[in-house]
Amino acid sequence: MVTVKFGIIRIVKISVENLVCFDVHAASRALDTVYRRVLRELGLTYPQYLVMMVLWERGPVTVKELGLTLRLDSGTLSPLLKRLEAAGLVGRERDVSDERSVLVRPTPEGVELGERACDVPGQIFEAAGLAPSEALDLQRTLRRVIASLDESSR
Amino acid sequence: MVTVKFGIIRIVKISVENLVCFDVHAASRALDTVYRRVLRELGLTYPQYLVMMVLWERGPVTVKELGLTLRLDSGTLSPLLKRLEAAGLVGRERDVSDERSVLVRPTPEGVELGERACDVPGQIFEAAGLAPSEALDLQRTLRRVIASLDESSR
DNA sequence: AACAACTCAATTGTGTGCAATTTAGTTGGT
DNA sequence: ACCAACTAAATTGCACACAATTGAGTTGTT
Repeated sequence: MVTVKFGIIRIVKISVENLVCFDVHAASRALDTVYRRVLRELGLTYPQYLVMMVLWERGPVTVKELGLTLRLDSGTLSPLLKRLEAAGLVGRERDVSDERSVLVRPTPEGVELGERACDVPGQIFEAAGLAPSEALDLQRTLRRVIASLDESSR
Repeated sequence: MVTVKFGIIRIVKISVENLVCFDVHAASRALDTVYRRVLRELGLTYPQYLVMMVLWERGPVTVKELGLTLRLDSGTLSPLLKRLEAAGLVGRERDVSDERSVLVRPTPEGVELGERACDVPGQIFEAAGLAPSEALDLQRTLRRVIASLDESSR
């Protein structure tokens, strides 16, 4: 047990495993492992799958919009998109109306992959073993945490 | 919205932002950002902080034990420990009773750092903005999810 | 029209994270 | 005692993730 100060007053002892953040981190990695197995046959990583989901849903989007949606910056997205492009799943071209922006669009192969990927969310959901209402609760809580963390690092 | 199959029967439409796993992933990264700010003055990254917490709590441990506690493998821990060693915070030596194992122990500087780090969990907890009971609920849920995911990837 | 301030992507550098392999050391069965 | 099976760490290779910087393009103000 490690001695820890909470606020000004309370002194408690805590161990690594009791940090909520540790479980968030561990859950994220455990999800990643399951995704890796499920996405293996599609040839996608989890972040690549998230990008493709945005494209399947919205069609062509800018890198900027991808970043806002997925909370990722260009340092992550640029090389990731380069790999998706090399895999023949997306195309990239400068936006003619604003040459700073790059439009990312799914290729026909990319669209076709979306049809083969339609049972991925179900498989993950099943592996997570949560009832739908529990999943909703979890999601609500996490979103509040994210908003609060964002606020504190503004 | 992307069409998705859940189980055999139900067909629903879902968008990226509605995947619980997306929020888990996003929360993990948001936590990382706040940790980065808080740990900056201590010169630690979040995973390095987790390792140091185990050492502050238990004293010398093997790499194996670190890995089991933090759910990390040697591929992650070896270079991380090398950096902690280079920073003068830990020492590494072969276990004399089993030359395969490596014992990691905090140096005096490492121990001293632990005293300066005692308000980190409180700062993170506050930034997350959860009531203690909510944090406990979240933790319980996440642990069930982790166990279920582990089970499914066995 | 000029130019400073801003915006968007890409790049660079560092640090995880994990699969797969390698190397060194241990153990159990014969 | 031997050797196969096992175990622990380290290494290799790949893919995020983000801070900081760079370079190209746009906008607003004067």
